[in-house]
Amino acid sequence: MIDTQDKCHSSVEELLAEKNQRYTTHRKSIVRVLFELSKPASLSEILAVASQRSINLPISTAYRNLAILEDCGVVRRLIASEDLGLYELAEALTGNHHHHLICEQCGDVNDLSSNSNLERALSRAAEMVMDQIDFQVTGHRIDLTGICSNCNKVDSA
Amino acid sequence: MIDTQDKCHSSVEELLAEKNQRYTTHRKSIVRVLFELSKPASLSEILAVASQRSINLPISTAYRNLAILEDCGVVRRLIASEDLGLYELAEALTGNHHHHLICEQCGDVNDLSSNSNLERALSRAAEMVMDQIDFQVTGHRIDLTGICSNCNKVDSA
DNA sequence: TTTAGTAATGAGAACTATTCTCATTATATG
DNA sequence: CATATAATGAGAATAGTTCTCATTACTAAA
Ligand SMILES: [Mn+2]
Ligand SMILES: [Mn+2]
Ligand SMILES: [Zn+2]
Ligand SMILES: [Zn+2]
Repeated sequence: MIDTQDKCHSSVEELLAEKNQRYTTHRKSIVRVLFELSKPASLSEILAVASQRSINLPISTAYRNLAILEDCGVVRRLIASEDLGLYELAEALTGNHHHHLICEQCGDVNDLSSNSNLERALSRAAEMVMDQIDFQVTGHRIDLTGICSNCNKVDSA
Repeated sequence: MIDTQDKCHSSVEELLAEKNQRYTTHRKSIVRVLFELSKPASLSEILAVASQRSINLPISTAYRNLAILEDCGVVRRLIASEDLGLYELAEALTGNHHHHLICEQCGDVNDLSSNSNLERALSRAAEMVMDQIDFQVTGHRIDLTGICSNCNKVDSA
């Protein structure tokens, strides 16, 4: 499990090299932002953080690089929000298998580390599926939905 | 658990009535298509089936009615496909709690009934979340991802 | 059965996140 | 340095979805 940003960057560099991609300044900025946020972020959030640091990151470049990073296994694009792509560092990169907490009110998404209980129940379910119907399970996605602490405060106020 | 289409329609009628919505012909057509497909369908799939039955269902009307049906708890809009909304009858209506099998190759989505093992592991995970962080879990979503039977055939051919 | 009043419809415009295009710029390599 | 290739960035294009608004269909009261 990658814990320092330096290790992260060198791993990314390798992953990109495997596909003959350069680890450019823009791409480093994106990875740095995602590493530091350590939660799924939309494109505009990524741009906002970059902007705070006086990094000019054009929209088209950001999208293109996120797609390339995804293709190289550095970034994962989540399907969690109704109408917005959310990006995070890929599990293959961080070594941190996890699921997500999604607030139904504000749409905020946060990581949630898994537990062996759950993972065991899931593998059993996957085995049953592969036995009973002809579907080859290779992964899973779990979201717990509800109301986040922020929205809870606002509601009770 | 609703098993016949008649029961389904009368439940829908009640749900709509609660919000002073009429159960129009278009809305019935949509519910009928979703009931019979019994798998998540995109707007164009819904329109295609309707069209086969010589039902003219304009795009804007279909979208509007799907949104209203969702608001009344009749329809659920899934977040499963990258760039397409998928619709199915809501669990509250059918009484059939289930998860989804998603083919990573062709994007096809199918229902998968859950099992008590998995649901128990999930409730425990939800309790831990509510204990440890201030997030109120009210639901969950599980997708098993992999390769469907169709894509498996094509690949090995 | 009229008659308002309200809800639903449908064609097309508008919106918006994302992707594409292509001319320019940066980088790597011999 | 010279050349080839990759990356960039501004803006156009795309596409799923929502919005607008004039028309039509219901509903419920008179
Ligand atoms: Mn997981
Ligand atoms: Mn479930
Ligand atoms: Zn929230
Ligand atoms: Zn498939």
